[in-house]
Amino acid sequence: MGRNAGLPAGHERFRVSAHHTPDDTGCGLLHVDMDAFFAAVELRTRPELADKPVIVAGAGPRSVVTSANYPAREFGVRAAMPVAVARRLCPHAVFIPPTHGLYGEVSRGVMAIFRELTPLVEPLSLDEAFLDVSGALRRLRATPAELAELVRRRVRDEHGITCSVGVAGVKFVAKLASGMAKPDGVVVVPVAQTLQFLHPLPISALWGVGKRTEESLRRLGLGTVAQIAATPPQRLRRAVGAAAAEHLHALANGRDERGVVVDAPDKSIGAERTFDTDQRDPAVLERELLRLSERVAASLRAKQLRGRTVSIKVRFADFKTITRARTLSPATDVARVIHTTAVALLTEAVAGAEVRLIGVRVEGLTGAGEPEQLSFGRAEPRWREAEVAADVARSKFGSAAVRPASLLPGGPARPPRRAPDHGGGTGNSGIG
DNA sequence: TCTGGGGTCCTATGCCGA
DNA sequence: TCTGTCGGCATAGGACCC
Repeated sequence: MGRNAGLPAGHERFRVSAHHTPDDTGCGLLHVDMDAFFAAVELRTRPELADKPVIVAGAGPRSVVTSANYPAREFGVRAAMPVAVARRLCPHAVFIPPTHGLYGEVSRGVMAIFRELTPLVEPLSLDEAFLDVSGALRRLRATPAELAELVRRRVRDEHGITCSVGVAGVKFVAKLASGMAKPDGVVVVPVAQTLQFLHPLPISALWGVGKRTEESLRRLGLGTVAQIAATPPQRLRRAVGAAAAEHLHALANGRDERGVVVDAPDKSIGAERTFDTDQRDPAVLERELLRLSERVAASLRAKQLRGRTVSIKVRFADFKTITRARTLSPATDVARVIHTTAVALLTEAVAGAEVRLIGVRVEGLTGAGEPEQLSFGRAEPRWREAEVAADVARSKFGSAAVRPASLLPGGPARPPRRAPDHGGGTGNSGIG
């Protein structure tokens, strides 16, 4: 059982209805979650499909479901399910390819509504956020439940999509509540009834309990949140490790000290790609690493960040996945440097194996404004200038305007392997 | 069923210097 | 000088989240 399983039996009293609102005194935390977000955004321009099963998913042979509306969910279709399975379950569904830029746009609009109510907004993803409204109640002359309804009304009226809201005294209870409020509802968990709300739930309702952890806990005979709450952390530790034991024991007892974090800094930026068919040709793998390195570097520069550690991820045909990392000095936001490092890691880690997925990630991020050590004789600044120029061209003429020559149709199959520290201009960046 | 892509966090292990 | 230990860092893997 997951965290969005609707309202369990016996929990009806927590739902807000026209006739009944639970006591929301002291419930300063709202968790707002868009209902079937990507599908709902697509349906704004295709309202005639609203009552039909609609599935947003990529078109590739290995794509999975990104979002499914509620009519599709009635057939058992779920996010992250392989498209082939979704088609079998619901052959008459309408499949729509994702329009990624659009979701970000709607998300920014929705988050702006939240920030009009309170500056304490913590987005968790494009489609959900925590709001700490405890300081805003007096100014807005409203109760938390009234603010929840206000948010829902504005999101519906201004963006044409519905959302669900959980209202509680602590974050993770608010999050559970919004899952139970779905679709298109509000659930309020009175502070004094937090434990009555939590304890009947299955352990999978707790944050951090996925399939593996659930199995480990069930082996200890633990199936409900009440049983976790009553188990000494030392005993939990044997099953799930020290940190998770403390965490789960606190949550099960309704304790969640985490506040709303407004500006959490990025820890890593990455990109990855699953091939339609497994690949073993080094030239193909290196070209894909170049494409991914370009994306990661552009993203770093857009956020004014640099990273010290470059890591690659490789998933083989048998789904075994490895990672390899190398720490650089100085930190970089240059695609050429990221790519050279990634290729070196790939060459060491993969010897002619069939590769299903390849990815690049940069970690250990610092602000680009922080002092940078420049080594003698390195040409990174020149590569960087070329890439920044390409950023500018892309922002003017579109993302297809500038690509390395090796990514152009008919370009060299294998990008030059020369290390970046011998200079030599920008001959490989097909600016134009 | 046959498994995407973007992340975060935790744990284990080995190395290195104090 | 040798040895043990401890903390911090780098690395690898895995679980989990949306």
